[in-house]
Amino acid sequence: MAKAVLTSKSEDFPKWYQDVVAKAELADNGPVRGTMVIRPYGYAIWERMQAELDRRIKDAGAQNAYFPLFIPESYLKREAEHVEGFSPELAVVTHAGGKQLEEAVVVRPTSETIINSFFSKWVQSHRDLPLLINQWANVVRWELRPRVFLRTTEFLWQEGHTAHATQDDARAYSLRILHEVYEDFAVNVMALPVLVGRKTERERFAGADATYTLEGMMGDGKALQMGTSHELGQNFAKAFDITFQSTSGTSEHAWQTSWGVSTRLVGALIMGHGDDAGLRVPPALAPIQAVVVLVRDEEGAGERAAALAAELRGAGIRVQLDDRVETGFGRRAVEWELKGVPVRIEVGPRDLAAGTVTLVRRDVAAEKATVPLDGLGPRVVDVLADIQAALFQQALDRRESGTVDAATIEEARQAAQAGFARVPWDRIRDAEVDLAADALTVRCLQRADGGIPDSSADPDLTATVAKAY
RNA sequence: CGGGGAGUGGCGCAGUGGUAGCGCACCUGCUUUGGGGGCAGGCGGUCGGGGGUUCAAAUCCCCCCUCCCCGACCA
Repeated sequence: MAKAVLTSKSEDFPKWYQDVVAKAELADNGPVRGTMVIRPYGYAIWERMQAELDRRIKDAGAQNAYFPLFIPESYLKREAEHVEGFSPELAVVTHAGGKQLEEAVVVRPTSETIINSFFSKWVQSHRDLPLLINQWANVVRWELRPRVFLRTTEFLWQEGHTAHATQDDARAYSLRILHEVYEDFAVNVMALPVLVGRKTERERFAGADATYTLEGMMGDGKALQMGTSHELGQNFAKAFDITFQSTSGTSEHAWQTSWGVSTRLVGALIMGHGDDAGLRVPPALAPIQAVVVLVRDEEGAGERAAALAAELRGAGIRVQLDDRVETGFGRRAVEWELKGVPVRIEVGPRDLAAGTVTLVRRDVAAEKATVPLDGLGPRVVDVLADIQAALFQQALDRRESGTVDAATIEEARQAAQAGFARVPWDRIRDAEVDLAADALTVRCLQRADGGIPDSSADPDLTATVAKAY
């Protein structure tokens, strides 16, 4: 086993998180409070997230486009609730080109306003609908309490914005994105179970009629909102005059959605799967799925290791060859563990003489297996699938053992100190503000069958209460 | 913005008024390589910033800034 190279999770979870970020070389803090530098390995993980999400977004029919970083301040003010929600965290540019600007511009905190001002131009007829647009961009929200990846002043995300002819169509699309893009990605790529539900009025997005959410449980029992999808109703359509002529010739306001996930997901990855040896990246997400570590370059081991890496690549595996034999073996082993590479294959003269390699899985504590060289490609493919399933199961077990059914607000308060409390919504709906005094929030509302409520006023809903990031 | 902690080399820390140090990392060489190896020799710091007290300040005083933890706002 490696010597303790990180603060342990149980000893000091926030410190452990920062240690992982630093030692896995994911990110550094930027010079301006709340900003971060995403380092190559951290960015490679984000690029994998982007690729998987982008494919699903396009499968859902949306097209990518790009809108400006700078938004006229007046645009924000057009939707009353929206501006009220965002004005505390706006970065406003008042001077540029050496002069004071006549109208200040804000750095986008989200792009509803500027995108909808163009939707207003582009949407004339019901034939222009649905209009399904996605943007990959950076946004800025001046945060009071930043934490790398989880809450940074500037972050990267995708934001989808759509316009539909009917409320039903808009609602169906926001739920489609929630399930087919976000939930599918969380479960099948990130290997993280998520509670999918509806936000309470208090937690709803500023300017939305309804906000849907995915909530994950992190390693310390706290909740993390991993993505949101909003039904915007006609709020922005009215504020930005997005109207279309219907089949019957009447003029109607469009119905809209918006939805996003961000670099916060990298934080979810760390806190959802990490252990005392560092990060653990699920194979479906991992930029490096297997690393071939050359122990010593003797008796042709170097060539064999390179050939093996090529063979594994041929089997469709994302492979890196580590032949830095001038660096001690232990150091390199620790490095790959910190970075959470799912499978490590150690190759040295001793193995090759026996026609084997040493295979180490990252999902179980330092357990080595000696496996034959022959058929290694298919074998690693199988192991990767096993690891993907095992990581999901571990995360699911942790969430289930950390979730308690509570009958009263007091029980909920107790249970939510270190996990999730599921409590009948009727028992606590009037006490949401009181919970906030204990740093507890209602993360989401779900129907008894786990489905998504049509309204927070529906009967027999279950509220999940937890501390949250 | 409230409460708490901390800023000294890349990282982690010691240093209560008198020549800025240690561990790790880094560089060079040799040796080693199957879990952060060993030996030897090196590089690297306006002690967060500004002002003040003093013969003399990392150290005492004042102001400011930043970071971390616990809250209020939030993806």
